[in-house]
Amino acid sequence: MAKPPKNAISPTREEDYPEWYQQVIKAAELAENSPDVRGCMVIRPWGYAIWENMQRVLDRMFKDTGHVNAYFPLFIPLSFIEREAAHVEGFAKECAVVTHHRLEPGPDGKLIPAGPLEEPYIVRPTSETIIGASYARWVQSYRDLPILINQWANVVRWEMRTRLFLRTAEFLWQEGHTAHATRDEAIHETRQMLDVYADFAENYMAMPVIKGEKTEGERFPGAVQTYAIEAMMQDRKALQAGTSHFLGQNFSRVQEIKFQDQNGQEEYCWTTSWGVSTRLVGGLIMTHSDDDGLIIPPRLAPKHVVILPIYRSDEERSQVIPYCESLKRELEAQSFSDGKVEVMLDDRDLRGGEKAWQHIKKGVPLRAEVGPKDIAKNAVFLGRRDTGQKQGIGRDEFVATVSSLLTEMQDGLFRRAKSLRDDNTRDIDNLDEFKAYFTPQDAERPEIHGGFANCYFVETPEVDELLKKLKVTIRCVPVGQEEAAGTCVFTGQPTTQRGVFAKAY
RNA sequence: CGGGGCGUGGCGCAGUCUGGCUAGCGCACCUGCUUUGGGAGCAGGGGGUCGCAGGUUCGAAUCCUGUCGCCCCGACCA
Repeated sequence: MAKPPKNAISPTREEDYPEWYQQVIKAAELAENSPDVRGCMVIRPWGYAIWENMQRVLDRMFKDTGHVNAYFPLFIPLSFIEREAAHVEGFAKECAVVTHHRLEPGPDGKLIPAGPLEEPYIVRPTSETIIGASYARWVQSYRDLPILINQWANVVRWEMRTRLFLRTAEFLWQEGHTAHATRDEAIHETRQMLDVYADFAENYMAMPVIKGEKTEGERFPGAVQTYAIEAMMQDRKALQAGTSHFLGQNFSRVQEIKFQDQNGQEEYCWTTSWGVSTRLVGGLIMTHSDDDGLIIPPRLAPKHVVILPIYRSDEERSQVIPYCESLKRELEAQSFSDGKVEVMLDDRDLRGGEKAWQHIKKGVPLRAEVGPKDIAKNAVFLGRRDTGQKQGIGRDEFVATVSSLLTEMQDGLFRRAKSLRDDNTRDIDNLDEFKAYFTPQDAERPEIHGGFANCYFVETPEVDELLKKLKVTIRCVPVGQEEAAGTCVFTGQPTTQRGVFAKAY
C-alpha cells in the first residue's frame, strides 16, 4: 500500500532543471501555455493570486513614494516608436502590428481583414512613447513637475522562444513613468525605485538581489542609464528581476516634453521609467521551490494555512468539521505581515494523502491535519512546507505562534536563498579560471554549474565575443562598490570597473 | 529564416514500413463496494473517426498529393 518515498516533481532539479521548472508550474496549477495563442500563457487562479499579492504590496510601495496610478492606450501609433532611434532598434523586431479595423467575408466565406488603417498601430511593447505624448501636453511650467505616474498593464513582445512567466509574448507588468525638472531629481527617482524593487524582492519574495547598473550593451533602448536587480536561481543562473531606467532627455527631446523654468527658460524634462513583470513569479518559483514542487514565501502566499480534516464516518465528520471551522476563525483573527493569516479549509471528498500532496505541490506554507485523535488532545498535526518538518502541536499554541512561525519561515527562505548565492559567487581574476567556471563538464547534457563571478573588466568587442561563446553575460556593475584599481580579466588592461558575470535567463 | 521531428479520447502513447474484423493501452474522469493520519484496491462505465482537403482502392489511421499547426536544435531575444 505504501509507495516508496518519491519526490512529487519529476525530473528533479538535479536531473533536468528547465523541465523541473515546467513541471512545478504544472503541478502547482500556476499557469499553462495557451494551446490557442502561440507564446501566450493562461495564468491560473493560484498563479494569479500570487501576482495579485505582488501587485498589492508593490502598489502600496509606489504610493508611499508619491506615485499615482493611471492608464494609457494599448495601441501606439507606429510613428511614435520611430522617433527615438535606439528605441526602434530595440523593439522593432518584436512588435505586433494592427493594420486593419474590420473583418469581412472573403470569397470562400472566411473572414478577412478589411478597412486598412491610415497609420498602423503597434500593440505596446512598453509605453514610453505613448505616455510621453500625454506628458508633452500636460507639462507647461516647472510647477507642473514632477509627474509621478505608474500604470498596471499588459504588454506584447513577439518573442521567438517563450518560457512560462520568464518570457512570454504577452505579459503583465507595471511601468512607472516620471518626468522631472532636473537631472538630479530624475536620477534620484531612478535609484529610489531600484531600492523599492530590491526591498520588495528581498523582504517579500525572500529573494536576495544585487542592485547594479547595466553596461552599455545591456541598456534599455533609449536609456542613458539602466539599473537592475539581479537574482540567482537554484541552477545558479541569473534572473533580471526588475529594471529602473534614467532616460535623460532622450525621450523628452523627441517628444517635446518641455517646460518653462523659474527663469522663464524653456527646458526639456528629465524622464525615468521602471518596471517589474509577471517574470517575478518565475523568479519566486526558481528561488525557493524544491523537488516536491512550489514553495511560496509566506508574505506572498495566497493562503498561509490549509486545514485538512480527517474523518471516516459521518459521526466523526460532525465532530471534526466544527472543530476545524472554529480553528479557522481563530487563526484568521491573527495578523501576519500587513494583513491577517489566510486560512483555507479543504473539505473536498478526496483521500487524505492525495489531498495533502496537492497542497505540498502548490506550496502552501502550513498544513494542519485535524482528526479525532488530535481533537481528543486539543491539538493539530502540523506540516511545514519549507523544511518538511511535521509534528503535533497544541491548538492554542498553534494559534498563538502561527504568525511568528510564518515570519520564521519567511526569514529562513531568504537565508537559504542567500547562502546558495553566496556559496556560488566568487572573485575571479584570471581568464582560465573564468572559462573553467562557466564551462559545463558534459556539453551534451549540461549540468548545474558556475554561478556569479565578480571580475574586473573593460568592454570591448573582443570581450563581447568571448562572453558570447561561453554564453555568459555581464549582469551588472553593482552599485555602492568601493572603487578600486584592478586588471581586466579578459584583456589585461587596468580598470576600476568591476562587474558580476553569469549565465542568464 | 536554416536543419530535424510530430499531429490518433482531457494528457501521454501503440498501431502506419508490410492497407482488412467493432481503432487499442496507460494515466485522468464517472459509479459502486472496501478503504482513508504521506500519492488506495477491486469491479463496472463514459468519451476518439485517427490535424485538414483531395486522390488511389472492394476497403485507408496506414499508400499518394497538397495544406495547416505544433515541438526541438540553430539564429534572434532592452
